[in-house]
Amino acid sequence: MDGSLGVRKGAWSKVEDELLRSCVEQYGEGKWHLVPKRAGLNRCRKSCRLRWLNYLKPNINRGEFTEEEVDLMIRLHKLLGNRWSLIAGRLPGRTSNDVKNYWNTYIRKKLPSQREDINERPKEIVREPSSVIKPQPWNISTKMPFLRDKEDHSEDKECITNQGCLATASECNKENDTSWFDVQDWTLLKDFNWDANLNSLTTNVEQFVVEDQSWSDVPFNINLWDT
DNA sequence: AACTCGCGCAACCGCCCACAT
DNA sequence: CATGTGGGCGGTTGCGCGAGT
Repeated sequence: MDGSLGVRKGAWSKVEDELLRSCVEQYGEGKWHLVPKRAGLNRCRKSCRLRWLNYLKPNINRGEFTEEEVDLMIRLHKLLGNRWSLIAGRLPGRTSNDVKNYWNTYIRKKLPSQREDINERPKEIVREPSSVIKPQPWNISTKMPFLRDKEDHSEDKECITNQGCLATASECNKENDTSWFDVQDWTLLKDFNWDANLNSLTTNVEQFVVEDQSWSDVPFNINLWDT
């Protein structure tokens, strides 16, 4: 992969970190295939990207997870399943890798129902179609007709991972941008009239069908606060 | 002090998707 | 439409380290 013959693997040295950091600061994130050459690193693009996103990126919170974060993580996992990047997007400063590791290390052991599953049916824990919202619809949210009057956010595909904002991270303004819905306040999700908005769809309808489910089948009205 | 064991986390791997050509 | 490429993601691995014996 990546034509990575002879590419260095394993732990990153401080020198490599500095090279990568200065490269990203100079050229910005993205164009990861160019980063190894630009930075003078004998690493593959994916390794560079991962090191930056999970370790070197500013604002990463490497402290212990707070109770609030853990609580939110559990609720998000119930809603999204193993969509670690989406979950991490709701936890400021946390990376998908951190969330994934924390879940696998601590939470999975603590949840009694899942502990039973681990012994008997480990693969089924997060794959229950009736309780997990698949991610696909979220990714095309910016194409929804009721968002058409918004600016073109097409360059910010992962915007949904940024605090639930459907606008570009740099452009969004929570107070003014109606494309916001605060996932942290689940009542908004619950009360959002999905059917009404979906009825207005005229394009890309097929993209809303996920594993024989339509948007109306997606259980946004589930009571996330039940345990 | 030496060894074993278990845990946590950083990093890799393989796959998928979007987009350009 | 088919193919190639880059970006991104989730699953998994394995190293390093601390605790226990």
